[in-house]
Amino acid sequence: MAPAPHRLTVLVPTPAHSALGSLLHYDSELPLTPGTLVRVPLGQRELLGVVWDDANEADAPPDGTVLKPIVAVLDGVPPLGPGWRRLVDFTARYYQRATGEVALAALPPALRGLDTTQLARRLKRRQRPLAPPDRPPRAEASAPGATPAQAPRAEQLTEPVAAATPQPLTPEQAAALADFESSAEPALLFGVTGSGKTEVYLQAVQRLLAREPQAQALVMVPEINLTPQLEARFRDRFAHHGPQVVVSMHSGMTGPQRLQSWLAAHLEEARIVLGTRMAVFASLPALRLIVVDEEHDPSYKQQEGARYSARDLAIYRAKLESTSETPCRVMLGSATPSLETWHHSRPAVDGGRYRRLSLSHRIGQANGLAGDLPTLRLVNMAHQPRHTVLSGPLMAAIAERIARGEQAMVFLNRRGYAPVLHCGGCGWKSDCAHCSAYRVFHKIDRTLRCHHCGFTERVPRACPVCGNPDIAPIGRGTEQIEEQLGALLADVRRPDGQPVRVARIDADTTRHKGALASQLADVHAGDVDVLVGTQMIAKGHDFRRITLVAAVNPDTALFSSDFRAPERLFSLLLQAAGRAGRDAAYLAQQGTVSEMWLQTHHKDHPLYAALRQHDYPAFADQQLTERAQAGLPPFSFQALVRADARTQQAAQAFLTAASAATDALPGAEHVTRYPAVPMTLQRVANVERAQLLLESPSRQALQRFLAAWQPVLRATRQGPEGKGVIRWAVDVDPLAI
DNA sequence: AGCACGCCGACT
DNA sequence: GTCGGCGTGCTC
Repeated sequence: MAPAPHRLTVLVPTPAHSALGSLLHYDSELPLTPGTLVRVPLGQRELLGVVWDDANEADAPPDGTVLKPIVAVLDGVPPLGPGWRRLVDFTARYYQRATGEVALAALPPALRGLDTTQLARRLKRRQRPLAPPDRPPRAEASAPGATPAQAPRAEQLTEPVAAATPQPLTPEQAAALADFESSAEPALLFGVTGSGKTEVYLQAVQRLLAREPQAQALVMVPEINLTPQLEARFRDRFAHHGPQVVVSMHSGMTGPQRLQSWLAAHLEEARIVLGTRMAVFASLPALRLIVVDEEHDPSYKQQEGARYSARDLAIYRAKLESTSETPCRVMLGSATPSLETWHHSRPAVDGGRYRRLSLSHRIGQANGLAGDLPTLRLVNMAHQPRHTVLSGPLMAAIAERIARGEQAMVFLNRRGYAPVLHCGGCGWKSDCAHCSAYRVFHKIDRTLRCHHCGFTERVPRACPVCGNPDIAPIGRGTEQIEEQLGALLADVRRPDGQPVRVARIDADTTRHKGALASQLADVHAGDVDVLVGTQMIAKGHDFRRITLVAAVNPDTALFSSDFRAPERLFSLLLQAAGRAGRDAAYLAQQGTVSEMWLQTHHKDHPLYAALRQHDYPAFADQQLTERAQAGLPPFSFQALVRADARTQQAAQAFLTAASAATDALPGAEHVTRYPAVPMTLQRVANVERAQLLLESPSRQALQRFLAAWQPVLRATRQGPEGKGVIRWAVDVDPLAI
């Protein structure tokens, strides 16, 4: 047989740290353009691969390698475009992972298993829904304002559905949008909760599609929970573009659903992709606009595999996809931007790379005075009896609200009944046998549960060490708050004379699919007077009748060793405050104002002072001053190397050995290497964890250093110092240290 | 990471 | 005698 005439460079999903690179070479009868999906043999396996741009000499196969022919070409799918390929290249390089791993993780998993004939069948089948011969048109498309079946719609209670007719923008919104479109720079839409950021996103997309009907937009949200609401709103607005205009991408979807959405975007049938962080890798050949809602949210950082920041990649991707004639714009939205983003949007500072657009007025308010936002009430817990969980003043305020038919929301970021059980006799605590953490007491099913490894046992009747029957919970969780609220409000009556109803929403009550939606519906329906929950209820959901929000124990985050803790606390509390009094008409009708209550031992803390004024800029500027003085991000760049091993000693020995051999590496003179230390949570599921921090004033120097260090780390892992190491990974721009 | 090959212990 | 444990090594 004649030798195959074409040698292809193909990207395959080789493991992250194997000696084998991910650019391999294969023979092909036909020349294939980069981006083409192929199936190739690797050892005894057959894998999905992507034809890649020609590699440089360094990536050539070793002499004497006999190239195997590719098995098949998935020619039903058009090749992935250069924008997508460059995004994958960049992600792999920046986050120190194999390119093949990044590329294949960015494709829908269902694509991996399909051969050519299966794929052809799938592609043929999906033609049908576009021209249904026997199916009536979609109900929600024909009846404006009809509610899609899946989820109760939060915003329906606060505003009529606008269908295809947008509501007029306020002057502020209109100015922000005009400013956004006047420039190609990334923009930060800094808008207080309730100021109508979503409407700005909607109209930015709308105006894009009016100018360029074939353009595509990517809209990202931090959590799956927030997609149904936003999806409904986008579908209503864009229903006239056809059934496939809006598609979703998030990990809650089944394999076939994800493939369907991916193909709709890749084949340019979908105009809008709405999704969580993974959506940043969607193939969007005509991408012209990226929106990152709640850009400060830590969920945008992937925490395993390639630890990318979808927000940062969105900025990079927009730049990649831009040409001088057709810019791809990017808008980051938040009421409490990340300090990185805030810094970049400071006009006076050298940063100044983002345009800052401000929305300072809540929609529906006569003016933008801070009085329209919830009033902050601080309860000084030093003046309360010891061990008070819910203070008298707070309970009185809640009771008063309920008596008027209003609702209250109580936050505590800790589920279960109590974080630890303790024996007063011998000092035993409910440690987890497998983790360096306590097991949490769940009273509801009488269990002790480790929230890290899942290890669960029934609560012992007596201390397992000394037999003392007097074992007591320490601290509090949402279950306990729920119980106490029930007891303290037992004598309070609603206006209809009924007793008070308390409900709890946290990861334990929403384990089943649809549970969150149905519980939220109960709150909307007024079946609940007091809602208790973790931060799950702080985000996104708008409740018309909630006029009081309380944080039971926010102080713990004030003195955390994590330098980002204040930023997160401020954001969470302001977001929580935003749940109260979203409906100005309701407040006026009730003749009341909304309130945010905090129970604290530090009522004069500057963070609470800034919160009282709803003054994020003051808080951010103060934090940035501290960060600049301490040389912390965004004034420096960080990376972590993490190691998991059987023993703490082995984990640290590996990091220390790898760190010792770095002085001569490029960039080393600009990179500070700290000693290896145990992680805060040192042991999880019997695995010991250690980490080593790198810091540099120069992103480039850190990047160069990390790239050069990679082979050293791999060699160390193979050598005697790597004994006992289970895995290691680099985390660039880590969120927690 | 898979998946081979390979060399030792207890089963129908 | 074989089935199967997981230790080492290779994959264009």
